[in-house]
Amino acid sequence: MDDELHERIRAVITDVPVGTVATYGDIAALSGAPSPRMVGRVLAEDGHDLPWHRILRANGTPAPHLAHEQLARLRTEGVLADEQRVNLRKYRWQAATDDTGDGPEGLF
DNA sequence: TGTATGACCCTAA
DNA sequence: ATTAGGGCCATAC
Repeated sequence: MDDELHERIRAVITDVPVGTVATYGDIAALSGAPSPRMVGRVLAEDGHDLPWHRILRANGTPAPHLAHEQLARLRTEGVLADEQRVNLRKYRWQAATDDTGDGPEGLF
């Protein structure tokens, strides 16, 4: 039964903090889903009570039909986005990353 | 049993 | 930036 998986995916999505976003791939990995497609399916079927607006695609763009709604909701939560894309660099939810932040990364 | 579809992801041209 | 192709997993017909 993938009911357990179904619930686990929901749980991970619920765990995403306000003001942050996550990708389908991340949710899949954290929840142990075999594929990101499952995450999408769960959201489509039973994501009505979940913060689905915090879930974006790997490149930072939301799903085509919900794009407008998502960006609007995210903006309400404090996540500023371009007309099309969200800065994952800044808003991506990094679950318990051990990154001390002292790395010489030149990203900005 | 096989094909088609979907709130996906990655690589290449 | 955009299109195309392959891989991915579960459902529906």
